[in-house]
Amino acid sequence: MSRCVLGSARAVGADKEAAMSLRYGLLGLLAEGPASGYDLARRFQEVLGQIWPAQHPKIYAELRRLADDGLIEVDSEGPRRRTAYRITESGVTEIRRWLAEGDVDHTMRLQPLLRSLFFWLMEPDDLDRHLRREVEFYSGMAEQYSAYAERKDRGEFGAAPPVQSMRVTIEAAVRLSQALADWARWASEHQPPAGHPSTE
Amino acid sequence: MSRCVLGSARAVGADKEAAMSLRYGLLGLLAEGPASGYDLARRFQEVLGQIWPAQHPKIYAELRRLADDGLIEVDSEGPRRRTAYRITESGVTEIRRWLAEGDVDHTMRLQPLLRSLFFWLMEPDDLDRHLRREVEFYSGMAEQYSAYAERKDRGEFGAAPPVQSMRVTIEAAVRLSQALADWARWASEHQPPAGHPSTE
DNA sequence: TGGTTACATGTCCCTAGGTACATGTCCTTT
DNA sequence: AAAGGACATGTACCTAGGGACATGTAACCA
Repeated sequence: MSRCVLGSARAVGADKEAAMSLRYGLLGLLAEGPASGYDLARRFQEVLGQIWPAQHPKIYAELRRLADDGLIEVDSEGPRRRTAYRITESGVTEIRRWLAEGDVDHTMRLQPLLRSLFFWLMEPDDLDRHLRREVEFYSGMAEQYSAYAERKDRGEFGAAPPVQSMRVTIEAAVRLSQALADWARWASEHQPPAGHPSTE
Repeated sequence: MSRCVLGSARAVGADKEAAMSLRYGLLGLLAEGPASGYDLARRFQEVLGQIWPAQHPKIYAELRRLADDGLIEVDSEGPRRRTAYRITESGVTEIRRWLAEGDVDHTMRLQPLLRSLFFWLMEPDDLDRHLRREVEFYSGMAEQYSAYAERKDRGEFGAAPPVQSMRVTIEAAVRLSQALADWARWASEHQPPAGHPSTE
């Protein structure tokens, strides 16, 4: 109770920064310039659709918490209750600290990998169909990101530092979706015979 | 209330199988043969360390729910309250249904990708250090999984269907960590000059 | 002027994931 | 015989994520 005089009430242990990636994601986007929750929600959707989905209710809530903590502040208010925020000095310090000192979380919670552990339970036909769809999905994704990367390389978005960083992020998306498409193709050729589950 | 006469109380919408990957992960592992919560926790840690972390409290809770739903049943009880479960016929049906019909979640919530969006905020030295560490991490990971794959290929674990599927999963892990190591190396060479955040 | 769409923010509630802590047993080693 | 470690299961609580639903405004166009 008494500890909440200033700053948001994120219970005890708020300092451990375990995850809180949405928080830093918003902070990072706001470092590029002022934006409203609505803007940020769209940016998250466009730029980070598959990478870091974020729903608008969470974004608005986190923005309020960031403001409570003084890492961002209201920049302007517009029509339709629009509230744009800008990052503060301590916000910049905080995201720089996170980037430089924060522990990187290397977890890859990829459902397709979990599923692949159980391919042996699938009928060959179902597995085949599944893998074809996966190849299609990841190839399409790789193509989309590649096209985006090309537009960046042609300079369509300028060459400001944030754009250059986004180019790096997109490169990762291209390489990962390519790798997963190749893997699914490889798996089709590596198909094991269907097995029989043990109900003992 | 009245809908909980049989089966676990997973509120309304339990049928929508949104995520619930842990549930199917456990079901899939149990399709290989009976195992206790402790066994499954260790398997999750060994096989799916970076891919699908699962803490034992969640595993035990989910096992009870699976048992309530009749998808698994108690196989044997041993010393120290050890309780091994085995999958039931309807459990097999359910995981096969999920594998064949369930929607695949293609989300890649990779924190390193989110971080890369904000590389432009980092001091060149910090960024360099960060990228070197990432290369090291992912190279090591790729090597570990490669070694594991080789042992599988030499037949050290037999060639039963579940082992063959795990080989496929490991292949994905190798390819992904390789891709991320390459990406981090590429990023070091693609380093943009540090930018100045806009506090307006 | 009426209807639709995009803008804009929010509440509520549930599931999923993660950590801390609690408890007790069996085995091995010293 | 004591002590420590691996085995084994659990409770409690918190954060993070996601969907459903609610509300209202401004712009556009037919």
